[in-house]
Amino acid sequence: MKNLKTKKLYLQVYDELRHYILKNNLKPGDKIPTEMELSQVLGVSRNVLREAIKTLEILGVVSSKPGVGMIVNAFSPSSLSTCMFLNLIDDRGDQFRQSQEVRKVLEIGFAQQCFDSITDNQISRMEDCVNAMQSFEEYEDFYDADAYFHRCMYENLDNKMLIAFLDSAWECDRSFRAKVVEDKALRIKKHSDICIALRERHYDAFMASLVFHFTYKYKSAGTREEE
Amino acid sequence: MKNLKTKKLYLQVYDELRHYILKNNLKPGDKIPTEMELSQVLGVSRNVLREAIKTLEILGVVSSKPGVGMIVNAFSPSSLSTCMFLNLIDDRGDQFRQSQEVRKVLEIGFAQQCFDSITDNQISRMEDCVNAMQSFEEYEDFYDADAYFHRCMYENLDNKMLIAFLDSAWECDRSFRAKVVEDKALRIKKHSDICIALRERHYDAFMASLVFHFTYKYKSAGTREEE
DNA sequence: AAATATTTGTCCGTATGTATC
DNA sequence: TGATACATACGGACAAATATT
Repeated sequence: MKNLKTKKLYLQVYDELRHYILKNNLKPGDKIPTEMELSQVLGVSRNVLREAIKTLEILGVVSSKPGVGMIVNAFSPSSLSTCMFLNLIDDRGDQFRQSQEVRKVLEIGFAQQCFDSITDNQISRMEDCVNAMQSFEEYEDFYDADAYFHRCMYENLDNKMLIAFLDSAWECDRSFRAKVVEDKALRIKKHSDICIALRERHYDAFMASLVFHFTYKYKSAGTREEE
Repeated sequence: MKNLKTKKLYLQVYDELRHYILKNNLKPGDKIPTEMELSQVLGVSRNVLREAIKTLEILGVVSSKPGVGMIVNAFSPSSLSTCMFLNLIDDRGDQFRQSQEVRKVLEIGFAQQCFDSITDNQISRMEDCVNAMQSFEEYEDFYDADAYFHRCMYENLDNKMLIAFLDSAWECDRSFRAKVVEDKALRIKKHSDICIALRERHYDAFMASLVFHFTYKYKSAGTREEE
């Protein structure tokens, strides 16, 4: 196992252990080999093994007791921890659709609260984002401005869980966003419309612009490659 | 630090490090003390320290390079990993409201898709949950049935991200559910109504029962403290 | 450029506490 | 009452990568 790339050992071991649990379809209560065994099988020191396995324990995936050993926890089948233990989702090609759907439902579902609570300061910063978009050339810069725009909208709702979900959905769609056909002008206009509606305190226009914002056209429909 | 309770050292250290980062309001790029320093300050061996700190690295909170040290990552500000690194949020009393709001928006927002895609098999299992609820005495059993009921509803949407979010929101509100005044009968009726509406393929009734499901009365109304 | 110091990466050995038989 | 198996925790040592002088 030693010379596999230059990746750090404990990172490799962490992945190995995850795969071990998933591949063998271990269920709650099932035992995991002892530290000695695992370190020998994987060909690493017990220290390295522990650095990886303690992560699994802290994540709540396994439990360990001296004199007993380690067992798989009843895991639930998600919860943030297990969901990120599974590293979530296999079919990456579908993530874009999933994250889009979730974002759309969340943003539109909280639109009323957003509209009621938003401040001039927030709107100003959103307008700044729109202006910044017009001068950006780099895709990443553009994307960051877009992300910040949406975070501004909902930051005043006093709901950190919402922000957390929006951000993680956002992050998932980041790498697949390139597949969307949408020219700069349109994308800017979508966000500009939202700002205008908010400035004018016009609820219906706000909702309409938000719904419109979540309509996309895909590149050459049906040819999206999958691995 | 040695005899503090019987809690394992690496778990304590993990919490200490998290608090260290949050308390000092460290920003992306900021340096973290060396392993030597930290292990001395915390009074633990370098091994134990690493078991804790490698968790933070695997979670993507920090990065480490030989010869350089460790820095805080640009964290995003969420993504599932950082969100669970924050664990999430301090004001636990508010989590219940937050998770309730998010669940409500998500479940109602996806109600149409649920209604269109749901199968008889799903409905049957939901009905089984309702029946099981009536025989359960233990709060935990009751709660598990409730959780499974909702997971059934949306499992056919082919959106794992939604399921993951619902489950983690659910888990957050689990420990605070006790604060809700709601007798068994009402809680069962709420779920029963949803089943009936689905069986009859009656969309409006389905939506109404779902909305009603998310109305709660809190203990001692008006005394919920806020900061 | 080259030597030196710093810091993480990795391994080993050993002692202790705890659960099981 | 041991004897065994296991995780917990400590300390030391050296290699590898990087920074500093």
